[in-house]
Amino acid sequence: MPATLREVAERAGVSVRTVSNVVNDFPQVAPETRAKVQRALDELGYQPNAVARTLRRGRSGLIALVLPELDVPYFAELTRAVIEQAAAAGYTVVVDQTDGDPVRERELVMRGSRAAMFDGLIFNPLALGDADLRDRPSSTPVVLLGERVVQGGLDHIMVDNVGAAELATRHLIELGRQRIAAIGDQSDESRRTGRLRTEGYQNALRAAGLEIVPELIRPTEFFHRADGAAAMADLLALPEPPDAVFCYNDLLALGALRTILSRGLRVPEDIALVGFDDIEDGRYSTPSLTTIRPDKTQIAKHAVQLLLNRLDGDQSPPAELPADYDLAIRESTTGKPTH
Amino acid sequence: MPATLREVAERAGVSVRTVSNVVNDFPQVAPETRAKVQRALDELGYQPNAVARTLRRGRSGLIALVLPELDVPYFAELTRAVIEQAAAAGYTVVVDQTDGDPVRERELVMRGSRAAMFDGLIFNPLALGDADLRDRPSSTPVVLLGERVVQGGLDHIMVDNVGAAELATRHLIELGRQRIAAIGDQSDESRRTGRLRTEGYQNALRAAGLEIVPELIRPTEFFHRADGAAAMADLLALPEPPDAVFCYNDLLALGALRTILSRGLRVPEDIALVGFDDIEDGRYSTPSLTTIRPDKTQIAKHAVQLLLNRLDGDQSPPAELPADYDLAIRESTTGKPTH
DNA sequence: GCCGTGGCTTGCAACGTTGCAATCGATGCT
DNA sequence: AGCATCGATTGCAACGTTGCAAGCCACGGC
Repeated sequence: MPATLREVAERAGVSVRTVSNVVNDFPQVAPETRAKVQRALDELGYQPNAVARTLRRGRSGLIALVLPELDVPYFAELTRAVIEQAAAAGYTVVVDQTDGDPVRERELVMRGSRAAMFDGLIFNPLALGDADLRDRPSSTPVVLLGERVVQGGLDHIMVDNVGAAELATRHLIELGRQRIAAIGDQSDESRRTGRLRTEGYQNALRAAGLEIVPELIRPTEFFHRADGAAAMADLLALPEPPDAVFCYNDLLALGALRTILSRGLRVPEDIALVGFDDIEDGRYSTPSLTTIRPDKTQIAKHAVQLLLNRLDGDQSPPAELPADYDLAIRESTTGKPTH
Repeated sequence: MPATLREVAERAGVSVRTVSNVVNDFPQVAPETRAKVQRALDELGYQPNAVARTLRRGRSGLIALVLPELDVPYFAELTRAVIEQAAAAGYTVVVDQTDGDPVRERELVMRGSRAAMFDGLIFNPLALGDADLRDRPSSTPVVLLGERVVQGGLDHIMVDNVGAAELATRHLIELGRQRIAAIGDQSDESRRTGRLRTEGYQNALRAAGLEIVPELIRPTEFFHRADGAAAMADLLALPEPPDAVFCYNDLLALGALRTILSRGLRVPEDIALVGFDDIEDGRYSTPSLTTIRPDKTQIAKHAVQLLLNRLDGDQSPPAELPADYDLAIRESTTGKPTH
């Protein structure tokens, strides 16, 4: 049973308030009183009750990061960045995983019940959209990541998916590839990412005067390795397989890579590959993966900064910040070792 | 500003207590009163204040999972399992990352300040040891994961590292390999994992009558891909390079794999590889990775169960549960495709 | 008609903390 | 000497909720 202020006060022979003053380093405490109280604190091993303190102060010092899947490396790496940024500002981050389940997303983000423990939320939605988020009853500030919501009334950070996909595809075109496939399209209305990247892919083809071949655009249910492996198998089964593939994330690309290599084909000689996210796995695969590299540190920095501004009472209209990105060119398109 | 019970009570013309009764579904409420209160609740969009509720009830419904690194796939995958198990019991998991920093570990686990928000902790320590943990002032129950602590007075779940390492090494021996290296030894007193796995590795060699060659046992600072890549480069630079390597986790193995392949050597023909953890990356690398497969679901299940028991007031002596494991044999030792 | 019973509702207090304002004694200034 | 001032300490109330026990009212039985 942890000691309370009252117990410490009794032991030190002072009032509860004075103990609180010592604990919080208020200057107006006589040195000998401070010493006496400090001794009592130490003897009882006092630890402030975070819940009571939060109730009273209205601040917990915790911010929640709500993500679809923690075991997707992109999110794991982003999480690291967010934790670092928040720690620098004196905040502790707790992470929760929704699996893109609308029920869980709603419970965590919409209802005050659980969310109210946190001063703010950084949320990467999969299932929840515009409409859901707009009339959030809770007043806890939220910063959105990712591309799901078009125009919410909320702060929002995202990469230009169309532009990035265009850049990736253009790179393949400049290598002289003619039949360029895409893996990761999503017809599902609620999953926006795939559609935006398909848009960029098509823009690049069109600009280069290349034909858009529907059968080269492979939808996948998720963005996992297994999906990439299966989609690649389908592409290889075509009468005329592609000579390059743009995968909508690195996991898809790694799955595709596995399929290609297991058929005895070579990357990039037979098929060039580009991914998206720049996860560490892609830097250590053989061949290493050419990929779109979003600036995760910047995303995290902006997200935390926007949130802290809101916590400081910033009332300015919701911001929509673009995140930087570039193309990391590695062996899967050039064949040249990168180390 | 979220509505409070009092505001709802005023609007509905009943007492605060009655509103609370409605919110908590107490049976003794007259139907028409319930309807009246419900209307007021809806109109005001009432959401219970989780902090106040926690203070009063003494339970938050949150458990914390404290891990060294979230972007290490093993931990990310374990996290998923823990979240699933806890959700089944009605608990929400929040995750925090320590980077193995003793200061952060202490702050999160030892001090009540932040920890007190949570009903319990599942903690995989890197830096904190026996001595530190023994006199924890907080009374929040803790379950430990991993091998750092030998005999704490706390519940603990771990794999038999010595036995597992022996199994992995024996597999390489049975393939007829003669010069078997090990990557991931750790001289650092505080990091126990590496030393235990070296012990198992040596046991297996000794049992087979093979010589223990010190220069084939490579220490690494961390267990990341880069460490594995560097250690492998060192091994290849030896006058007599190994024909097999046991890596103390899959990331080390993937780094080593990258180095081997980039030198034009083949796996497993020239060098066979075994890893540890069975992360998804290893199932999709080329060749796929033979590895020790700890039962992560079981670990998570036991951890959550032990914690819930303690929360229910279980006073039995601390449990020390072993986690099951086996060897997943894949292409990096057999050469045979696994799909 | 009185009392017991049971259904429903309520007031009070408390969880542990901190903001506010008041208090107290001592010091310094005129 | 008297008064303002200042430093140090304190009591009260409140954050929003729920446990406890008492209260109220109506009804039924004797």
